[in-house]
Amino acid sequence: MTTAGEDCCEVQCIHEDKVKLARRERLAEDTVTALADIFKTLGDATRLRILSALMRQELCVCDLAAVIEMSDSAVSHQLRVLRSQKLVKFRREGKVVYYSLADDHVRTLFAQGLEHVNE
Amino acid sequence: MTTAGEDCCEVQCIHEDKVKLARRERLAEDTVTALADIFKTLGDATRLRILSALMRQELCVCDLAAVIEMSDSAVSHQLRVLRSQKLVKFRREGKVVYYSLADDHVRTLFAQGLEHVNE
DNA sequence: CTAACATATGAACAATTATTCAAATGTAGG
DNA sequence: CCTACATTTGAATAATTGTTCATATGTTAG
Repeated sequence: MTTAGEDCCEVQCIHEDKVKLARRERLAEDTVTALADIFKTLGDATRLRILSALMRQELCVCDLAAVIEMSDSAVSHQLRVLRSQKLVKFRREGKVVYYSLADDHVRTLFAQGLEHVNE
Repeated sequence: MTTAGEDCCEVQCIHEDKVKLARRERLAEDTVTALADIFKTLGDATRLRILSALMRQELCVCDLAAVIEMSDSAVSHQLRVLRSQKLVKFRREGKVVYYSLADDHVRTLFAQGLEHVNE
C-alpha cells in the first residue's frame, strides 16, 4: 500500500535489490519529458494523417487540408505542433508554404509503429 | 480558404495532381487509429518511466511504484493502459504480479524515440 | 495602395485523460 | 474463517488538448 512521495524507508518493497538497481538507471527528467512529448505528438490521428501524406512528397497547407479533408486552420494548428517537435520542416515559395518530413527518424518511428500494429 | 467536409469540386487545391496521388495512398481509418493509440500510450511520462524500468528486468507493481515514486494505484492504472496496447505482459506468482516488456518492438520504438530526442 | 489569397493565430468550447481516494478483488498463511 | 497484503477497480476532480470560428499576418498582382 505505497503512497506517492514516500521514500524507501517506509515503502514495502518486495525486492529491494531490484528496486535499487532500477532506480540507479532511471532516465533524466528532461529526457523522459522530451520523449513523452515526441510520442504525444505522434499520438493523434490527424497528425499521423499529415505525416503519412508527407511520406512521398512535400505538400502545402492547402493541399494537406484537401488530402485529409479538414480545414486549413485545423491543419495549420497541427503543423505548428509537428514543427515544434521538429517532425516536419517547411520552405516558403511566395504565398505558399511547403511542408515535408524533417528527417528519417520520423519515417523509422512511423514504420516501427506500423509494425507493432500489424501483428 | 478550405472548410472541413468539402469535396474536391469546391476546394481550391494548388496542386490537384499531388493531392490525388496522396489521396490514393491514404492509410485505412483503422490503421491510423491503431497507430495513434500506440503512440498516445507511449506519450505519457509515467508510462515511459514504467517501460524504462522494465527494460532491464521484470518488476512487480509494488516495485514499480517504488522506482518511479508513485502510488500503487496510479501505477496499476497505467499498467492497464500499457497492457491494453500490448506493450507489457505479466505473470502472476502468488499474490505478486510481475510485469515485463511485451516484445522487442517496444524496445525499438523507445530507442528510436530517444535517438530523435538526442540530437 | 488595394484586393485576393495562403497561412497563421487567439479565444472558446468540447472531449479526453491522469491522478487521487476509497473500496473491492484475490491469494496465502495461521 | 479471519487477517494481512498485493493488486485492481470505480468515481471524482483537475488538467490537457483538438477543433472551430473569427481575425490577423504576410505575400503577390494589378
